[in-house]
Amino acid sequence: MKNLLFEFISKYISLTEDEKNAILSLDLFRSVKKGTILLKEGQKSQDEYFVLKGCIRKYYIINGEEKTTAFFTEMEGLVPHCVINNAPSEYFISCVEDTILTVTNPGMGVEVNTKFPKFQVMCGILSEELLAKQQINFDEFKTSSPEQRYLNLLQSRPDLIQRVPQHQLASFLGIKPQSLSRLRARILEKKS
Amino acid sequence: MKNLLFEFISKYISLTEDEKNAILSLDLFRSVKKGTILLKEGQKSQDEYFVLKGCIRKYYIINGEEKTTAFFTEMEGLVPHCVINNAPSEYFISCVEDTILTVTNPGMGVEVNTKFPKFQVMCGILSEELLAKQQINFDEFKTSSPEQRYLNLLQSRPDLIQRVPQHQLASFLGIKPQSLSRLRARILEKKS
DNA sequence: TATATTTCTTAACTTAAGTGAACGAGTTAT
DNA sequence: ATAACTCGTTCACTTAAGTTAAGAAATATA
Repeated sequence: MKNLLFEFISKYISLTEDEKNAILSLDLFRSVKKGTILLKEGQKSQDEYFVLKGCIRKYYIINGEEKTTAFFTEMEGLVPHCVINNAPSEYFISCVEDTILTVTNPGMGVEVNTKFPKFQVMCGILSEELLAKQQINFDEFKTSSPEQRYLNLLQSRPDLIQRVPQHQLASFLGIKPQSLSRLRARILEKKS
Repeated sequence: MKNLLFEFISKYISLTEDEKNAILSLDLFRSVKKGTILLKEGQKSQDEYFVLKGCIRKYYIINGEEKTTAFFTEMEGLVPHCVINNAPSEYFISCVEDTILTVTNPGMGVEVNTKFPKFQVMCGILSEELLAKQQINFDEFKTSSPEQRYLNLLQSRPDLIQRVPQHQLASFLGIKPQSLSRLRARILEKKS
């Protein structure tokens, strides 16, 4: 697992052994079972997550209904909104599969950042990248129909369709599970 | 106009007269007429925009149809995706109204940033803020129906509904102009 | 000013998504 | 092993959005 993390970091900055050890000494790694809820609505938490293996899911409960808005899989990180504004969380985060992730908090960041300023550089690049991806994603969602969104997902993240329950996928696509079933049947019909 | 800019900046960092003059010497201010296209699909540009007065709009043309995905009004900034990845733009940016804005590019940033490192601090805060807003926006869009989205907009940015043509608003809400008309009629009926 | 052009609304019809219910398959719990 | 539950699919029905067309009102253009 350590290797996965360092491999990821090395895409952005290079680390000395000292620096690697400093990171390891923080004891970041967690192994969580499928179904575990990492963050609940209303909860105040300072934890940030980075998925090394597995899949976690962000969802709201609105009028008693789960509304999934994002999945995070291998090498994807999530800074919950409640960490940024220090207010109770509006949403839940739970594990779709058995998952290995790192759990960090801004305090740890300060500690490491003052010792190794390169981390700030990486965070800068990372958040810029993330913002850009986010915007493109949003635009894509807005400019396409549920069917197009499903076909897009099939292209861009085919693994998700396999590993995530259909009703969560449906909600992620902005529709009901029944509509997703229908839509898939429609696509199959068109192909033949 | 200068005052508007400095007022905005002062919310994040404080500037000396020297620093203000350095900014003014860059000649950032532009006055653009309604309808002017600032960026075209396919174009490579390094320009970043910050609206001081007026309104600009980001839109795609997909199958000959305009798809508006964002509006930027007073004190809102936009770094086009093509600036980040240095590729031809996938979308257009045009002026909804006569608009006064600043036009900057990353090169100018480097110049000012090396002289006044505080700017980097501001940019950090700004992009973090932006990312957070963006995520909340996306979630809100995903988890609500067109009608709810319209009612939301009525709450959060009532000015937009007045100053922007209905067909652009409709597209922004992810529906057709006809549907927006209908939807508004429906809401009026419910009220009475 | 007169004439286009764009913008908004309304209407009739089509298509797709929401809703409620039922069913079987698979899973979990007892 | 059986019961309870979850999950995905299908069906019939309802509701809302897409489509095409037409016309009125506002704006821009000659």
